[in-house]
Amino acid sequence: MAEALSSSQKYNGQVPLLIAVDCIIIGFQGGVLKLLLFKRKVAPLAGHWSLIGSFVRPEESLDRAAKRVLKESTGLGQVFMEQSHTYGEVKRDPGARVISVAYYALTKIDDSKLAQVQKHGANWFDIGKHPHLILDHELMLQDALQQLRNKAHKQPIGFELLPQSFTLPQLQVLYEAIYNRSLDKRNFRKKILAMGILEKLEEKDHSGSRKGAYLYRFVKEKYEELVVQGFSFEI
Amino acid sequence: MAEALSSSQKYNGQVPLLIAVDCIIIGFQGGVLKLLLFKRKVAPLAGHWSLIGSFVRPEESLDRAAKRVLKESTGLGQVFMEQSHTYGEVKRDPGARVISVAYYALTKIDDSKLAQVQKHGANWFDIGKHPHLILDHELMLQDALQQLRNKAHKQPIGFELLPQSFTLPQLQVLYEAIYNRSLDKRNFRKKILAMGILEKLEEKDHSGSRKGAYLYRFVKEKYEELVVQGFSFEI
DNA sequence: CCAAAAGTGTTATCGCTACACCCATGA
DNA sequence: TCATGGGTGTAGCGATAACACTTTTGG
Repeated sequence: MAEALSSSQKYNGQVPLLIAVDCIIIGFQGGVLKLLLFKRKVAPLAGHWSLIGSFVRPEESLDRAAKRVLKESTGLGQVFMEQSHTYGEVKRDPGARVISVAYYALTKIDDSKLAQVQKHGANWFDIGKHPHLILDHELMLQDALQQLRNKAHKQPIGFELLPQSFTLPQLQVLYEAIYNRSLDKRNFRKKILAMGILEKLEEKDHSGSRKGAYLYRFVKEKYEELVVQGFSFEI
Repeated sequence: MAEALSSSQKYNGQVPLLIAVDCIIIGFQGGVLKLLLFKRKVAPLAGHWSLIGSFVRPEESLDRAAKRVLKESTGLGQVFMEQSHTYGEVKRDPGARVISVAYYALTKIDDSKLAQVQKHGANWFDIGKHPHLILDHELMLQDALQQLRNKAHKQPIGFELLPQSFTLPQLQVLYEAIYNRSLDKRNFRKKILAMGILEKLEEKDHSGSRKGAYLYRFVKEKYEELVVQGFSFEI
């Protein structure tokens, strides 16, 4: 972008390339991380399971393109989304030279939105039991998962995957799924509660046991207040 | 990349965009981190200090483009280089809509190569005292530095910035520069030596003191052997 | 002989890990 | 009443952080 300039308002003689965004949409249900996949509608590789993506339009930023793709394909609006990595091997797409910027999104899996999602030919799959992905999408997924692990460790993004109120056992199972290892129940509770960023509610959730587990809520305001005071989340 | 497909071998109707790579080239000398900047030769913003970059060519991957830029501008070949982030705001470049993939590189600052670098109108600046950068290059720099801090903490990439043999005081000053805080000398030595990835040489370096400090060498083979055994670097 | 940086150990504290039993409840 | 998952505390250990003096040697 520096040396290659030619005239004052145009970078003449440079070859533009197709650029796309692809979204790794991650959810959590039944104790496992899930991945939202779409049946590709067009050649090459039509009919295969794929991440959802789109070409970037001239008048939209990358972030905006990613949000648009998510919105169009799932109806999801306000979700956590972050750029992951950009894939630029020359032959990565047999259809053409396409550079793809991957984004990963974390979302609550909402049964009410399931119908809409399925209308788009999409389905949630357990990560690890998902079908073979086209192109370099498996690599994109693995990179995004690694990034999720790193990020979840130091920032409270796990809550993006849970409903607004959740139980501590649910939260623990989520982190166990993210890190792919089991955690000690007492240590986990101790640590997360000691942070003082959860509010205990009156109600219990009885879906997981006869006894029922208390519901909690992540208090974002409290978290942000603590961060200002030098607190850092870590789990 | 999924929905937008049109025909079997072409993604017709899609608008290609200019895509560039920009390199954040970082060195270390005199106890401070340095940044290699170039005088931009062409409009818009000709004559301003800038990261070095280039448009990506149709037949080269992103990684290859970044390596080419580094090689052409500095003669540097085998250096540590990693993709950082992709910048895609519509108006980020007043010359045209250009998407830029940033890479950061870590290199030893070699006086013998200084002349070559300066022929390209480049100069090393102390990070923090560097001139104002064009476009979103300052953001690119800050993002790259953050990434460097994160990475240096968990992987032995600091050695990329030092000559093959170095003293422990030098190494400590480097980490102090990266983390931007001072470290305890005894704790630092204890920790780094306990890892068993440094080899103590016979010679001393007398450039920093009358007494002289022993030179050490990073033994990459030893490090890799330990990693296999589950060891993880952390400083 | 002195200035200036290199080199060296010990102690207190904190955080992490490991670990087992009682509780509440719906069927 | 019993099976199932929810909820609770403590002790040991290892890692980290704090801290001050001796050594070397060129000028």
